[in-house]
Amino acid sequence: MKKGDHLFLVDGSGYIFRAYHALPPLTRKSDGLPVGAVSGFCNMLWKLLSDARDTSVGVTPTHFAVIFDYSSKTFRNELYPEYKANRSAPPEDLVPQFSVIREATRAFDLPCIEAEGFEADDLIATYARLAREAGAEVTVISSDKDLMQLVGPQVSMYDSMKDRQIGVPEVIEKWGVPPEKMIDLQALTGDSVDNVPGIPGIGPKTAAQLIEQFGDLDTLLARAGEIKQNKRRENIIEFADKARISRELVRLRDDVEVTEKLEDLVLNPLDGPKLVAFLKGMEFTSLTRRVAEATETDASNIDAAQVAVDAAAEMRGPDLDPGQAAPVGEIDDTPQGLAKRRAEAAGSAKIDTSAYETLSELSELKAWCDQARETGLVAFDTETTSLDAMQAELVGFSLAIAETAPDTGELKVRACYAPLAHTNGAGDLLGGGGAQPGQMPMRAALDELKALLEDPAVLKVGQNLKYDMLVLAQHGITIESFDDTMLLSYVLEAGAGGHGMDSLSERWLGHKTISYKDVTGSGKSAIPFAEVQIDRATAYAAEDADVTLRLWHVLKQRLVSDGLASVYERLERPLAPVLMRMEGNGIRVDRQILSRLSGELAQGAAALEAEIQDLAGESFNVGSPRQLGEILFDKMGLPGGTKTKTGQWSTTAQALEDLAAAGHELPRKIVDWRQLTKLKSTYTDALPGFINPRTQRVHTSFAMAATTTGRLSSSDPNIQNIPVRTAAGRKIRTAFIAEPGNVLISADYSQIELRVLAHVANIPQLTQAFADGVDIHAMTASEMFGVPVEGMPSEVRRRAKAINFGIIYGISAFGLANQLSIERSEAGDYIKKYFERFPGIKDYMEATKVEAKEHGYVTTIFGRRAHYPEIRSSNPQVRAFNERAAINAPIQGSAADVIRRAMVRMEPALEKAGANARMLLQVHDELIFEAPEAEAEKIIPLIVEVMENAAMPAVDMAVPLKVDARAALNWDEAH
DNA sequence: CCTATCTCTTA
DNA sequence: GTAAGAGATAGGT
Repeated sequence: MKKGDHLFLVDGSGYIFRAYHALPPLTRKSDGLPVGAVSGFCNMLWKLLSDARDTSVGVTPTHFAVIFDYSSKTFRNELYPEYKANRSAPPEDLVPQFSVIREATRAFDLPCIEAEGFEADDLIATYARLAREAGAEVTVISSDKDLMQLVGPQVSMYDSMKDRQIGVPEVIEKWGVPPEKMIDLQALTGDSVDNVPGIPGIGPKTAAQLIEQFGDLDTLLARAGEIKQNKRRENIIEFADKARISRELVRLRDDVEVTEKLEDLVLNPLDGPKLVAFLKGMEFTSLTRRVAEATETDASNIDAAQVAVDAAAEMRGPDLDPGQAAPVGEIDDTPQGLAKRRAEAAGSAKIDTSAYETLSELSELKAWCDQARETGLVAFDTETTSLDAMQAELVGFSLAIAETAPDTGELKVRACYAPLAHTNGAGDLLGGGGAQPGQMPMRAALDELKALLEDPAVLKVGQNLKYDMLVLAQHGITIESFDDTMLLSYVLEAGAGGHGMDSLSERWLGHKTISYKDVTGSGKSAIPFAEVQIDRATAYAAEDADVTLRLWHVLKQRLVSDGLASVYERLERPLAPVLMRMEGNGIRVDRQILSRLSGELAQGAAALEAEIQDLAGESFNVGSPRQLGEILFDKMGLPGGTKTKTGQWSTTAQALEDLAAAGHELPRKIVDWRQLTKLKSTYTDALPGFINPRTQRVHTSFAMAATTTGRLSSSDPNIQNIPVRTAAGRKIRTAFIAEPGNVLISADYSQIELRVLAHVANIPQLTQAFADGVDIHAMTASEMFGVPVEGMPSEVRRRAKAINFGIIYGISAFGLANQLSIERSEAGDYIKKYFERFPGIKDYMEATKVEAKEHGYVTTIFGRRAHYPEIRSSNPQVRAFNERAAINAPIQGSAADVIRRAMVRMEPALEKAGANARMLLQVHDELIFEAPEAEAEKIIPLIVEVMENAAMPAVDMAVPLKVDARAALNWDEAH
């Protein structure tokens, strides 16, 4: 090697983990071998090599090597046994891919280097030194901060995912210190991932500032006494040795004895046939094609290489049907093959946020809309002033169109942003608030947009379109024909990760989107989106439409290949406009009632607080569990205290009730005080703030993709946890009222989850009991304890009820014992007895666990999936928790599906009956309506009928569904 | 100002 | 024992 040469060193182990996490899990080839990470690795390597060989880019490697970790045991473990001790084992489906990835590297004809006792980073450091000494340039392909210490005049890094060069200035910009100080910086901060201790309380910012101040770690440790901040000084003195050990852990060894010489790393021309054979063997159809083209190899004449057949057999999933896969080497046109190619193509696409168009003339917008009509598919996103759709003002909108949508290969996406109401910041002395130039008139633009959005022949794609629909509804625009990428992702992978656009983009496209905070700032210095400069807004907004369109291509195909289209089309997509209207309707809340209640609660709490301080003998913050625990258990010495996992005294309501039962006065008063202050702060004080000034009503927001089971959630405000159990709490419900001349109707399913359980587990006694309409808990008690239902003591029924709920929750002796305040052994006996009386339940639970472990998900009676990626965890606690959740999900989720079906059918049913009733709220098993008083009697039976028949015809349940409904002037009396 | 912890409300 | 959202405190940034 000589001056002018250029060595590329790829951090292979880093590549593997990036590839694994960037790509959808459970990608397997037809024989069952998981290959997600291999595929990602090959794509990344191929892209790197093609870019690097492209002489126009400027950097051309003459030498090249891929470096891997040898094993987890290295010399660092002798320095510090805890090093990387917190690392969990790599995911099961990744393990068999390690050896395949080394095969892949060899197939690319690249040196594949590792050394016992050393990490890849040490080898990289060693080769970098050798090359440097020979006068050559070095590029390290990695973004790992541990390697940044190597950066210097001849050595730089390259982050291939972000297409970013990392040199000395970039290191300083990111970490605040030059590369040669990175070791000292890391010694101070430590690294929780690798279990490098560092000094507690010192993060990157503080560390950089200290190094700036003292020059280096040794000087800092020697002069630590000069540091002003007490805690910081003490920590640095106390943990100085830890910092010194940390420095040795992060310092890379550049003197490893290497077997391959620099000369062995010369980059040879690619061996096309060899690589194509390997890729064919892996069934990477689209990469095979690209490589074959680039190397002018005739792929059809090359046999697929046999790779790692043993590992494949070992990891073969029982749920896979190899018969469905296409023969190796042919284009796989099954939905599965298509979905996979779409995902691969999307994952390697490059997104250029500087290529977007800003629309300032109406004619430009018209041209885009015409183009969209021609393609029949357009991604759409609005930009507004608020997250609250009911108060949001439209600021602009973005569109994205795919020029061509080929089944394979790259997607050519064009995207644009139409600013409508961008203003200059109000901080301007000369008035401010004026419109930014280059925007078309709002009215005319919206007319054009309306024509497009309401055209049923054009499919609109959005992310969380319920929000956009509600904003646009204020402008008289209704979206016809749409798909929602958030809902697609939710149907495909509920429980397997987030469904926000940022995480979807990273997961499926390997692309990190511009964050909203980057554009508007955050916290106090945040500016409204309307004040963002238009060019900056274009990059952000158009990217959202671009990404949404790419996601749609991947996810929609997966939906079909996974057989989930009907869940999406029946339970998910049609519910979005229904919820949009419910949110828009809102509910009337009586300010006076809440204000009066607040006053009463304040008085009650103040009186109790005085008594509490008196009994405690000192004044303290009653709302602080920590201070309270110290008073009760340290100062007063009350017995029976338990600690929370962080070592604090536990002061839960249950613990305080126990103390009260033992005759102590103070704990009782604390419980009462907590109830009053909770009601006041969370409900009576907070709810008036949610009354919309325009509508004078409260508009909650329903999240469609928030839970693993398929339930909705509600926020801002949450109307699904309004108190009902206590008399004091129920007063809050009296503030939820109907408009004059109207009534509220509450309709709720009776025991829906137990009915679902009876159906899915097929329990004869339960189905019979529900058919007969008997008291289900009393029946259970009678079966279990042999007590006749007539004259049954309430305590016996209470226990049976707790057990029934426990079953739904995936029962454990520990939990049941807690619930009933009995010994764990006694709870265990109850469970045993229950399973003896209802053996079908036990069978159901076991079968559900097996199903969850096999597939990684469980299914509701309507086909919705709930994923539990941690169900195979080696940690028994984590595993048990996931098992209980998996047992609960089909029950809770099927019930959630039932009410979703009812909600989708409710509006047409009401309309057909000529009713003016409006659906306002959903509380898991309850629907709240508002209707003219005169109409109530007529529509209650209709509502009940729609709800009771909601499972039909998809599922004919073995148990009837029962709904109770009632009308009143407020929610408390209607319920 | 942001985040983690604890507690409490619902189905 | 399941599923959520939210408020107050405490501790560090």
